[in-house]
Amino acid sequence: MADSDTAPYYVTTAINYPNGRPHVGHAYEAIAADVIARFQRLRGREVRFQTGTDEHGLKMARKAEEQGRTPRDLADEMSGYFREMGEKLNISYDRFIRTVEDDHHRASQEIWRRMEDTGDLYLDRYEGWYSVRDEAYYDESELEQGEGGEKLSPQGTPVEWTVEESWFFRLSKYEKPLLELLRRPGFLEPASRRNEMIAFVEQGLRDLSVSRTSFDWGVKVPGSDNHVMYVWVDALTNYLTGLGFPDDTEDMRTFWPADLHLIGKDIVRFHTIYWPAFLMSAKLPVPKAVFGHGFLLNRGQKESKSLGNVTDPLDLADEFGVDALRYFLMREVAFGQDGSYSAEAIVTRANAELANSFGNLAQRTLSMIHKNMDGAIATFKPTEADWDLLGMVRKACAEELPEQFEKLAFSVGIEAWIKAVYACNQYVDEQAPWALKKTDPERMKVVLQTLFATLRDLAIVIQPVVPMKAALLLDQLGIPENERGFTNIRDPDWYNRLVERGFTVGKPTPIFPRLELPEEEAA
RNA sequence: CGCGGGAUGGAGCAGUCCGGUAGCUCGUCAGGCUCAUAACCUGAAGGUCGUUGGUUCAAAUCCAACUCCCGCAACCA
Repeated sequence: MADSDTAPYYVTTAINYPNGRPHVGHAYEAIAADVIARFQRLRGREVRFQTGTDEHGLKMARKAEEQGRTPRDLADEMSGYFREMGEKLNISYDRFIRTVEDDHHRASQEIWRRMEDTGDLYLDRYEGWYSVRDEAYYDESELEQGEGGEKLSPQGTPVEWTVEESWFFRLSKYEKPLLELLRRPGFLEPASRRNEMIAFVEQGLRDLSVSRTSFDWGVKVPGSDNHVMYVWVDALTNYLTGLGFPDDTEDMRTFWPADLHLIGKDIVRFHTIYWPAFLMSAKLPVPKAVFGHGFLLNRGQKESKSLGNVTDPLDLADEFGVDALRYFLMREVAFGQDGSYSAEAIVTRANAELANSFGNLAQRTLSMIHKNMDGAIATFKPTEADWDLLGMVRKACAEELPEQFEKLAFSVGIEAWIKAVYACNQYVDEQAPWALKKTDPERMKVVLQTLFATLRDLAIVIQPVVPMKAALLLDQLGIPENERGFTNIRDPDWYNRLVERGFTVGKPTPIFPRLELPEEEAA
């Protein structure tokens, strides 16, 4: 995997459907994708990171109608909230795409034409029991009898017999290649989702209705002006739009196929069956990997308006700080599985690991260097005990964390990192530099300088997770901004350069102040 | 037989794919330290790994059956 270290890297989140304000789940996905993007950048790869909003479809049209405004007007407002969330949470995207944009319509129509050229689109009539509420057709066998004998969907919503002219996509044609793709190791993670999708395809695929005539809030089908594309056709295409498709752009050549689509587990089918089939039909390469993350639960319960437990992620960021929130989400939840969060859990985790362990380690170390050594550092000869610590920290930072992050096992990677932090605190206690101050000041200096060196490794590799706070510490350590990459870790001369430059440690300020549990939560 | 996820010391979780002394965090208790953000370090107590049966020299892990919980409808990843 020699070139995997330097190859360009394209990561996307799903684009969000903005018929409501962003909730914690949106924040979770954005943060995870951002951690990946920052991680790959720090590894030295050229990264393209895209997120955005998926603004077409019946639900948006109807919601706008309810509010007596145009869909575009609603979309403009709601999309703004998602963009705002991205900025607030420090999401380092290169493009925030909106499906209402002209270049996106152009790209969607082009991929449509290509599928048509392949002969995979045909016009037919869609007949069936349609539920307006569910926006879905149901098979006769799925229907239930209502109290008055009327027909109801499995969800209990009214259905009516509907005949609609619709374009169809020959999904059935792609069963075999899709099975091969799904069985390819690494294409779809975690594995449990892979098995589900394979089972789905093995049941046999039916052609997919890919256009609608019942409303017009969408991308027009080329040559059929009364049709708009099924939202998923246009939504998925966003991943190409952002690179300039259909033009033969530098970005297309560099970044397609995407390295990773990061999505929620509920839309795995669209990304690992429909999307690859569309691409195969359009004769474009399919994405290299799709990862379906789990859901975040509020104290183990799904958030909903009826339960009154919907949380605005921006409130959490305000309350606890963006980096603490980011750290919590990446650390607490095994990526891929569902996770649970609460104010107590965030405060406990952030205080224990960021404030008490890591932050305090930095504070006690820098404070001692500042007070006892006038902040000056010099070259030194580590003893065996010092090398043990340096080696252990280096291994966690240069090997374990990156290996786990590469596998998207963030919590495991961070665990290796926090263990290294624990080891440093242990070392402080064993060496007791405050005692050495009286008995052996030279030895004290070696100890503190050893710790200084470990802090630098620890701060560099945690940057993807807590970018602002890590930068703050690296500033205090005097590490130049262009020497903060993962590749710089192994640079043997960084310390010497710092010494030569005459860098001195200033009076440190705590990086991660302890968090308080909000009063209303404490009760 | 609708689909899926889960059940591991007081709490929250990892480990289950590729069987081999049951691990982490929080909490509790005891001790140490006093540089530091009332932080740090050490030690202890506490689990028949949902139930039953099977395979095996050996099962939290594999197989079968069962019980319970949670999603799959809602503005929702």
